[in-house]
Amino acid sequence: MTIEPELCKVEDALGILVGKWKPIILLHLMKHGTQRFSELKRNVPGITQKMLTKQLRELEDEDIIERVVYPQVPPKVEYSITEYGRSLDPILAAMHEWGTNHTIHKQQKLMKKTTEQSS
Amino acid sequence: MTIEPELCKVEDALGILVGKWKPIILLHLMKHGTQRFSELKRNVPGITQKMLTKQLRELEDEDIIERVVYPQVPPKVEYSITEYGRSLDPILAAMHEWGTNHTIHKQQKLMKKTTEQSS
DNA sequence: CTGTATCCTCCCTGATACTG
DNA sequence: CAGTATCAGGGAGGATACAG
Repeated sequence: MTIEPELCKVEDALGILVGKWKPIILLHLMKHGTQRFSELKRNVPGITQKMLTKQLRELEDEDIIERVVYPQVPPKVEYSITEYGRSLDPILAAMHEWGTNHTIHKQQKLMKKTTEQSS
Repeated sequence: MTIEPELCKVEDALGILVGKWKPIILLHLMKHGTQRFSELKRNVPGITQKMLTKQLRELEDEDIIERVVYPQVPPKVEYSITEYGRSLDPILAAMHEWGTNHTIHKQQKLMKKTTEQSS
């Protein structure tokens, strides 16, 4: 199969996954089904409130995740993957698998280089 | 299937595809098999020499593409996808398909919104 | 608890000129 | 032809404070 470069839609898909925290946020939501804002903040080490909000909004804008607000005090907001968002599953799985293999690939490359130098 | 967020390798794969011109460069090389530097520059509208060089180097560093220099004057350099780089094929194809569908999804969403407003 | 609002820094990208 | 060098702009991301 050949994708016509001029009609390339890869960048569109890429743009939606790109963002420092998006993959890990998606994986958490996929694993737990639903997470509150505070749960995500706790589960994603190092993220700030601002960035968590921003990345969630961007995913919501693309219909990948759903935001449900419970009108109560204190506030409660739950996030979850949408049915549509599930269509990203195979892509994320494929990327995870490729990434895992690539880590091994790089290690082998490094090993080879080190061996050559010490000889 | 559940990817453990803590062991997430999605970002590694993502990092390799990210770069303003990488997807289209890869698609051109996949389509034509081999391309000279000047051919790529001509085929990728808007790219500068500096960026083309940079993106190519990054892909080369990850063993996705191969660079062959012919020692002659004027210089001739050919780029091509490596055997290993071909392993990205299914991912790019999946992303292209998803992206194509997503474009439709967004159009439908926009249509709906417009219809609601005019009522 | 779930966000905004500012301010600030870094680095990706672009424009342009130069080189073997 | 196939690059490298330099300078500059903008936007993503981070720190911190404040708000409903």
